[in-house]
Amino acid sequence: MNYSTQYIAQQLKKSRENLGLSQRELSARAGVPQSHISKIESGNVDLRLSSLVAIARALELELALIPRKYVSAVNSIVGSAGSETSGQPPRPAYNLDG
Amino acid sequence: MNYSTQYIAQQLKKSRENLGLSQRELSARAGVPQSHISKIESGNVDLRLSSLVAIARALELELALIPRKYVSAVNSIVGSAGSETSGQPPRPAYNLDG
DNA sequence: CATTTTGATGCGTTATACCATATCAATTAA
DNA sequence: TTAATTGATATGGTATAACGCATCAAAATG
Repeated sequence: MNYSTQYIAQQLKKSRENLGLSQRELSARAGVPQSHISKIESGNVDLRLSSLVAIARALELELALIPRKYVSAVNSIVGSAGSETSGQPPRPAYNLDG
Repeated sequence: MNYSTQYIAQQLKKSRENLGLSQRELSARAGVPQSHISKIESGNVDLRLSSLVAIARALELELALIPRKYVSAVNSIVGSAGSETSGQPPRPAYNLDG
């Protein structure tokens, strides 16, 4: 819906894809129905904190409240790279078939 | 209710107090009724993402999803000190009248 | 003291997240 | 081609967040 909730939704989707999980696999891990995950990722659901935490945890993510003055510092650590652990080998961002 | 949602609630409360805001002042800033803020801070409400973001923003906080392997690094930056900017001068944690 | 501010609580209503379940088109695998 | 798998979507029911509004006791303030 609004700006930053959309952003959160996209982060969840990216993280799931980086882990090579299907929505149904994530559903099983997080205990949230696949249909709901779909809605959440598409960004038109104002999900509850419990759902957010459950899904985040299943994606090896932790929810945090960062004082605004530290956000850039935190970003430089996290590198806006969404947890590229395990799962399918992460494809490179470039493409040799130019 | 559960563990980490309780923690979020406490963070919000601490941040508000550190800024020297009353629940009603925060209510005006965040556009969330005082009665609801009270419930949220007491930890027995599973609030929605939009509410969380609205309140966090009014407290100079930003919501973030941190990959688990980076949480300790992030914590060492933020220092688990909840944004002690502006507002009433922060009282010292000690007390000279022993 | 009297007054104001503060956080907590209650109630009735509305909006909507959440669930189970099912279906479907498009993709991917056999 | 046939058979999974995947993401999106629909329906109907339940749970509950969120609202406005009011009230209250305790604490702070004058």
